[in-house]
Amino acid sequence: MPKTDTKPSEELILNAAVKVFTRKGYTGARMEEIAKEAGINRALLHYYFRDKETMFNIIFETKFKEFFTGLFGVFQSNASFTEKIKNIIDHEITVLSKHPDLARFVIMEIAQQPDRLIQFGQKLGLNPRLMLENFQKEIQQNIEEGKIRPIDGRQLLMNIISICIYPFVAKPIIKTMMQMDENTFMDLMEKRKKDAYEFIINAITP
Amino acid sequence: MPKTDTKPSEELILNAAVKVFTRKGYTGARMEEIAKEAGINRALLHYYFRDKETMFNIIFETKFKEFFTGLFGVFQSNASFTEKIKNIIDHEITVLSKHPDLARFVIMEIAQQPDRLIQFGQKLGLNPRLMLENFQKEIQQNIEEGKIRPIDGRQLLMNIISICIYPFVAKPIIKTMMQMDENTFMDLMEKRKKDAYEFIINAITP
DNA sequence: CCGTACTTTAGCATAATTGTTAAACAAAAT
DNA sequence: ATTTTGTTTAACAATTATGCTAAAGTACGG
Repeated sequence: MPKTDTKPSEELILNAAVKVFTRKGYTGARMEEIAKEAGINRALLHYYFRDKETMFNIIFETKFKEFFTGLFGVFQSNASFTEKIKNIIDHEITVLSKHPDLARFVIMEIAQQPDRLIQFGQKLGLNPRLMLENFQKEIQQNIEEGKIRPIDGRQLLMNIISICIYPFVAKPIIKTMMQMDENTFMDLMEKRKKDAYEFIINAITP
Repeated sequence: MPKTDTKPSEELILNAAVKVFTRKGYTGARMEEIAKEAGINRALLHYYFRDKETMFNIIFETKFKEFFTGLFGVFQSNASFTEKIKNIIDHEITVLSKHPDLARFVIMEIAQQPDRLIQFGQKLGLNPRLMLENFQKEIQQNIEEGKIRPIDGRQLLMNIISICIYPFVAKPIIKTMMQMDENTFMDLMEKRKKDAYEFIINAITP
């Protein structure tokens, strides 16, 4: 039977593919499952996208962008140091709340092929290294001015990022161990924007 | 040619399988690659372990144990609250330094089949939920006694765990973005035991 | 009504992967 | 010396996944 939906299938397929790829990773994903998830058949996947790898690359690039691009803006804004921390937290938690499997997906795929980080970074005109270097300089400056406690900039940076991202990466474990349903988890993450900020500020305020 | 090594192959295979499974995950792992990694041939894999799934389960159970068991001891010790935090950090970073891909592996596989958390937990006689509940009560008590700032116990718990585990999960990204080689990274993690502890204590001390 | 774009069905070729076995051989144990 | 155990080689069957295409049907716009 033909689809009665008026939806254009290209996007529909892409959304389905995102779901399956983010759930299962590249090797774990099955074209059949993607088709099923989209409610169409395998042949149509090849009609729109040549093959699995093509599809994956399109999706990975999109996801990579979602994961990094906005963050760059926040890092490189000229907000005050504490404002910047607040913005980083807000931005990360907001994005990851909207795309629950994003972080795990990007991390896992980069872990299996670390070159992709540089490769896709260049493709998007991003320089991850520079971004972090600048932020660390800012940390250093704030320490010297006595505005925050002395701390290794790399550690502070890792702390901020860890606190934002890890809960999403480990969501299935956390939900189970803390007996939370999806809504509770999401509420907790929303509240976390404030809680994490306070936690970090308390940690660095002299 | 027969092996001149005197090593018993069972363990040798298992070690190779651990490497491949933790690098690639279940679906990404190839029996051929495991054999190659072990320096033997595929037939021998089946001589020792019936099939892929059997092998995987043995390994996953081991890794799952490594990831959780020791932590339980630390959580349930009767050290003081701050000592306990220190021990949790030390323990986690020590374990993950020795087994670099452990966290990513366990998280990834549980994400794909969350039931495994309960399933393997029971098999090992662990009750993850209880452990966390008790710790949260301890947090609550310390807040009421004015020993630490008021904070949502779940958030504090997530912060501690995130700070310890995330750097290892995202190691490939972090190494690239911060331009660290393996040794630098490991040194930083060793130093992190102290840095992370101070960070957290500063964050919660009134 | 016609044509074009979309979609399904059905099927096939190819490749990759896994599970399994037979035969031979080496090394070690008895 | 011979049995047992470990190991290799080689080959195969079964399964699964992928890439692809032909044919036909649907639907929509012009």
